Amino acid sequence: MQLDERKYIILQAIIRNYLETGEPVGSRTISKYTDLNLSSATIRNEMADLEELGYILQPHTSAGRIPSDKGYRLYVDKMMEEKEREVEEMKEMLLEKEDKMDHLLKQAAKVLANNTEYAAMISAPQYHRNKLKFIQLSRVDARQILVVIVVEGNVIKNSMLTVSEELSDETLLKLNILLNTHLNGLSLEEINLGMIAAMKQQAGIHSEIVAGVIDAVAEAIKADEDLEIYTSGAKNFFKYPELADHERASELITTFEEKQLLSELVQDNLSGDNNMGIQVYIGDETPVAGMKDCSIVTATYELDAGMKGTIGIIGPKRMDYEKVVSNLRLLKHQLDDLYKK
Amino acid sequence: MQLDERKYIILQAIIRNYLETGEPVGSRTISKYTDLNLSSATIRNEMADLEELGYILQPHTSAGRIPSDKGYRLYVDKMMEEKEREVEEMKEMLLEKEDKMDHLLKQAAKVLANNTEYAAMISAPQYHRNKLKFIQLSRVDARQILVVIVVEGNVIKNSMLTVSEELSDETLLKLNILLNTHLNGLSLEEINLGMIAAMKQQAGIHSEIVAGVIDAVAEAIKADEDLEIYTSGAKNFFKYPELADHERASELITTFEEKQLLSELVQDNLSGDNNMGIQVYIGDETPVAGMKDCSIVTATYELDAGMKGTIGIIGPKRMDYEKVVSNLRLLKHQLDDLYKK
DNA sequence: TGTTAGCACTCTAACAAGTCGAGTGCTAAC
DNA sequence: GTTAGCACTCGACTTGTTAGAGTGCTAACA
Repeated sequence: MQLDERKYIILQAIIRNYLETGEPVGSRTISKYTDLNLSSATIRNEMADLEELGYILQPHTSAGRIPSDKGYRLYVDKMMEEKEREVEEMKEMLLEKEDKMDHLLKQAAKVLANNTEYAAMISAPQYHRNKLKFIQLSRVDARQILVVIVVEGNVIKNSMLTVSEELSDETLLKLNILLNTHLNGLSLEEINLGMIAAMKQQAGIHSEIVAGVIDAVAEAIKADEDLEIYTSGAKNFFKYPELADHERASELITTFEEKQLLSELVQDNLSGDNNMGIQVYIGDETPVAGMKDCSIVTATYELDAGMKGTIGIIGPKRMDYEKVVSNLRLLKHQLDDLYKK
Repeated sequence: MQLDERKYIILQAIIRNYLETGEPVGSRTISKYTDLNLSSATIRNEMADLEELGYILQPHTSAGRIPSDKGYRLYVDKMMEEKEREVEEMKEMLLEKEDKMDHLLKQAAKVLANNTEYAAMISAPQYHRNKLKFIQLSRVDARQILVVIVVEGNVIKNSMLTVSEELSDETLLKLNILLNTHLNGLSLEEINLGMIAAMKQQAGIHSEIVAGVIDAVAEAIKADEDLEIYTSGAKNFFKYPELADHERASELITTFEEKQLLSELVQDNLSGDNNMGIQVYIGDETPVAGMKDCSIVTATYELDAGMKGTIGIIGPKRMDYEKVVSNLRLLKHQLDDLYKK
């Protein structure tokens, strides 16, 4: 059996209707809803076929049909038309450029959640070609050295080092020069054992400090471990009965709270190449365990060269994909543009 | 009517029983539960009195009694005996000293939530007599100056300053000395306009930079605005039917997610003097709107001199106060001790 | 006067039975 | 290939019934 033109139209009508109402769709509804001028009986026959083909299913006999995951997939891939509405509101809200990154991202998540009425997440941008730009040692106390590390993109990391011997200003200056000459402009991969050995040798009796600094640098550059994820709109799960029973809600809320569990989304998104950076996961497709009953839509944004992050919307499978995609796309562009200026 | 000895014992038995079972307590249960050797009929008379006095109430006629807020309050103030159990588990979990503060706190919240089966929050410590310890300007790019500020307690803040003129090493050194001589050891209140003017004058044509640094310092010292709060165990709300209906759960989850809404707790706790730093809010007493159906127990911890934070547990009014208090007290002491070593 | 047994009463939770309506699948006619 | 018609199914809702827990009140008792 084939998915001919008419079946396609009927399927589309079923999905559209279900997305709007959230109720199983009956044959009579479709008979009126479409321009096909077919009786409900004919529609019923077609629906039986569509069910056999796996695009729709019946929650129980004598109920209407709802889309299956396969049906949603077809809808998202082929049937969806993007909407250009609901755009103004967001523009205003985000245009004020927050000076603190975390505030900006929290704000973005909130706006997205409020706008779409689904749950939203956003990951802080991660660097992917982290290079050292600048290292500085300063004495704070007699035995405490402050290590300041600046990496590409002007991200600053600090670390406090306690040393066993008191260091003179002169020694400190020498160490500063030593470290900067050897390490500036290098990425983590490029710093090898030979180089470290050479530096330790040149540092002589202060090799202990060099080792400490190297540790701090390693810590600072590898950002992956400390992936920051901001979320908003957890309460929206309650708006959709199919997600709101205790068990499911509890699982969703937990996953959403333990933000680390969402990192799969970020990994997945940053690596894959896809349609303009928008990725749709339906039901079982999602990489996040505990969200099998949801759909997730993600987008990748890029604040500055190489600084990529992920935005995501999590909602029921019957989410308004068109609205979600256009919202995500808009936010993505706003973020992309924000720091280009 | 007075709350005599017998009424007191009966009330205590009612509350104890209700905390254990979560079910309204009937007269027959109490008749067997206590050593008073009274018939259920007598208990019924006493219960009617206790109801009149406002300590207990009936969900509906022909149901048993449950404690009122006033009843809980009496219980917490007078009847409760602290338990010393459930202590070992936690000791192990926290003893490994995390080097990163935020990890430590997240971990603490998680342990607390798991241990108690209620929702937990913890606020990052706030400084209350923030003094400058060290300032350093470094040139990163031709026109970019990195400002590193170390305040008491070795908290480090950074700020990037873009300048309109290129600065020589010598100028930078001079500015460093100027800033440190004037500002070290001072708190925000002690830095006044006169001092700033004097510094600007000494800086001559570089007064613009001094102004920028002062801004950065002000930003770094006032920590209040950016109160960090970590939460865990939101799913535990679902374990208690009286909190788990859609409306209430949705409200609780929202409040818990918008951590700013919990800051009332922190304010309240840090200012008040109270029983060993443990504070119990029952029902309507809570300062957090949207948690009127809960009880909240908080404690204040002090990491280092002046670095105070708040730990809190949020659960149903029929929470196991004894367990919660001993858990909080334990964690408080662990945190208090942690950085003393 | 305080305590208790007894009893009628109330209210909820749980179950069973019945009804309604939406929607289906199938068949026969067009 | 399409449609009208019809018997059937199933969930949602309503109603009635019952069982059980618990109460308040009264009258008797120590």
